[in-house]
Amino acid sequence: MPKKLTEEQLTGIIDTGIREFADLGYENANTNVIAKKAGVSVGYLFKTYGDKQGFFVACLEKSLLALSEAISACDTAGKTPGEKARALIRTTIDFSRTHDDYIRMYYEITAMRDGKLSKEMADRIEGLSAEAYRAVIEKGQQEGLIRTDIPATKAAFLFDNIMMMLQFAFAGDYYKERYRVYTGLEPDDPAGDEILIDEVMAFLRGALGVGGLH
Amino acid sequence: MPKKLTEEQLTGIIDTGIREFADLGYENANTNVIAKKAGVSVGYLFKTYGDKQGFFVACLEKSLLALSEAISACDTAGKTPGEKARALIRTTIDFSRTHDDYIRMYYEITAMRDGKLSKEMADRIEGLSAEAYRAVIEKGQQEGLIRTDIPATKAAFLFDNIMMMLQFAFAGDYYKERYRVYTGLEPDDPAGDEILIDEVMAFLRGALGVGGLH
Amino acid sequence: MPKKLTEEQLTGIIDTGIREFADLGYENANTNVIAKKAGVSVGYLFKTYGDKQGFFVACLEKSLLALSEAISACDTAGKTPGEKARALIRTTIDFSRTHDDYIRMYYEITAMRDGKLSKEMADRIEGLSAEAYRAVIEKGQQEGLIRTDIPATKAAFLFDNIMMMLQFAFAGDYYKERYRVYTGLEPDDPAGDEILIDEVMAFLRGALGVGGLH
Amino acid sequence: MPKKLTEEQLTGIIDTGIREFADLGYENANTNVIAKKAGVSVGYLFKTYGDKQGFFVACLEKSLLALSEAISACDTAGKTPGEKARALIRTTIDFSRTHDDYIRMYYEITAMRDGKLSKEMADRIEGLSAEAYRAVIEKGQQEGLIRTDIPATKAAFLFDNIMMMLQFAFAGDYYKERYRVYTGLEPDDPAGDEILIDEVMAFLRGALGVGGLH
DNA sequence: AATGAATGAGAATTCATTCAT
DNA sequence: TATGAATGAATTCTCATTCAT
Repeated sequence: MPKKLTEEQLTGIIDTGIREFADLGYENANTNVIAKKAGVSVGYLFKTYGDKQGFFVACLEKSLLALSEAISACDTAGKTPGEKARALIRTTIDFSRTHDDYIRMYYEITAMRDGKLSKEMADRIEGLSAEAYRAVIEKGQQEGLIRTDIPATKAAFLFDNIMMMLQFAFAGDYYKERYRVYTGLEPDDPAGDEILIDEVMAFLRGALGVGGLH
Repeated sequence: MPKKLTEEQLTGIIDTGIREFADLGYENANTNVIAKKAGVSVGYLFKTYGDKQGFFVACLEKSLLALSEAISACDTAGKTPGEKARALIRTTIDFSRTHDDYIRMYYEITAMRDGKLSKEMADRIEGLSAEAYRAVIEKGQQEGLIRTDIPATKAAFLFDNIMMMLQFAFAGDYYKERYRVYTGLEPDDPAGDEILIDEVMAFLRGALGVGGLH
Repeated sequence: MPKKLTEEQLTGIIDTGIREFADLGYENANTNVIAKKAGVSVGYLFKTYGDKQGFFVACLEKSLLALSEAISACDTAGKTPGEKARALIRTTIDFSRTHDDYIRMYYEITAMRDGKLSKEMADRIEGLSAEAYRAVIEKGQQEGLIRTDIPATKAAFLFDNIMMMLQFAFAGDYYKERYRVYTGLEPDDPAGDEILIDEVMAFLRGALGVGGLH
Repeated sequence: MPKKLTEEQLTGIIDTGIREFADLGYENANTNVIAKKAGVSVGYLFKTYGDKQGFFVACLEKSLLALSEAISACDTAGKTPGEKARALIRTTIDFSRTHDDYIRMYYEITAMRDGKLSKEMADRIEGLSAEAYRAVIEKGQQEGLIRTDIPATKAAFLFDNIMMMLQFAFAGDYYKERYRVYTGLEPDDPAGDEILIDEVMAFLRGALGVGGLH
């Protein structure tokens, strides 16, 4: 007996999906369980999203949107590249810690074997930040704040490498332990964040800056 | 009718397992298929390794051994930290390109949800390099070659972040595409390697060095 | 928001149903798809026809009506039994070729497992032709045109056997191929029809006639 | 816990499959139910026959084999065409009555929508009898026993039409009722068989014979 | 020791049917 | 009256694992 789904149920499916996919991985997540947990019928799930992968992609979209919104929200207007980077790093770490589900979803795509989907997602997701980073770096180079012997694209790549690893560091058992092993810090405890950020900034300043990244 | 397994069959199971796990991922790899491809019975596989995960761990061991051997083989004796890093980076990139199976196996562990196993593996795998990197960096710091405002452990962490991402860059559809998007280079083509290595070195020298990492 | 259904929609459901049932078979035909294709809601379909089988029966009715109309339209007034048979055969073959949907619907009933419905439909459908054939044959027998050593009912049965198989011969992959295998003719090509009809008539004349069926 | 299947179980699956497919039709037959009824695991069924259709085809093979064996067993050596036909008809009717499962399986193929499989099966099944009938008829024609104005291939087709319809007449609710409607006889009661056979023979003698088919 | 036939729980997906609007 | 979003039981197929040989 069909009953109009509440707004909460509608968004709930995706949220439940994100949680399940993040917790169990794509293969181990169970569409029947997700539907039940979300208080919705399997039929609805499949009618709406076509198949499991379609539903996964929908969950992904939301995760990525949340991630990009968090990053957009971090105001960088009128800042120096160094200030921008610092803001970005702080936002990234905060977000990774509070929304590790989203990060694990992101991680899930990078592990996918569906070549076509992998490429498509990589283009969409990485395309945005690649361009954003490049633009900032290029401007920094023109202003003489960033070294020019590393092309902006490569510099963006190396910067994003650091960012990705920081994201992963707080999501997933393996990366958390790796963080412990390397830093001796407890990943779930934000106490050391400030120091970490300072160190990352020092690292980046040296890596990319001209006489220190401002 | 039991027949003593040949040496080739014995190692073949693991190699086949690595290939299958790397290609399909843990969940999609099929123990029956692996046994058949390796010319061995499923019964043997399970009797020897207990269960699928036990077999996976065995495959992992070999992958990691190969990885660590490759890194050990890269002679760094008597070199400056900078020369060591360069040698390591070159080895890492070469290895990732030629043995992407092993890298994908490594990636597979980082994605595992079995908290206990994840931790255990992280301790074993990352423990080694964490210590090795730390030692080199500390020595570099004492020799005045490496900046001291970033503690050796954190510096090791940031260095390893770069190394990990370089490994992934050449294994798996998503990371390959990401590499394309960022650098404009074709990941499967080694042509641009030298330049990339130079740029990474420039980056690291600035990031970690004192007046340039030697 | 309910909208009065147009006449076209109303008959369209049945026509669409016939097409789908004929093409896919009862089980594979999908009520949701039929409704959508017919531009009508599933709700309407079920409210009007009760359930899938009820709808199927409605589609059947129309198919059978079309079939019996085609046969009624074939004027046999004042003809000899032989002429009547020839007219009937020609009509049957033509109809089967142009309206294979209807034939396949007919075939669909003969395959049904619902004992009660099967019986009911057999009574209705076969009852009509059984009686018609019997009457013609009996009259022919009285006129000395048809052999009397086969009772009219059995003669009607044997005649209808031929008619049924001719209907099937042009509808459905299996029967089409069987037709090819036996006759070497292409079932979709009407070129050989005249000859076939002559041969069927020769067969029937001998089978039923007295000194040749007139 | 795997247990070697008994010979009985092995053949039982197919027999159970035949019963279920015959009783319920291809779509309504349930692989889980079949396996359970046969005392075998679903896994075995699918491992052995690939998929539901593969299993169905296997059931079909057995049905057809039984059918063709019954026909082969009916000795026609040294008989006139008329005697051969009579023997064939009797065998067909007996078989259809006692093994209606096999006939319904046969019927099931003729209803299939898988064009390729339909063609393939039609070639295999009808090819055999088409050739056998043609040969007998041709020989009869050469001996002056069978009319020559109907080509042997077409005569074979018309003869097989009768045979098919006789098979169906005793299998399936629709055809049984049709038989009742036309003949007034009870299809499940063999009492009227002799008379029916005489009448069919009279029909065929006239249809195909020269001065009566001997 | 080694085999591999056999198992059966589990998972994705479908679709006839309902009923609030 | 007509709608169509929502339902969930049912069905095919997979694959890690077992154990008699």
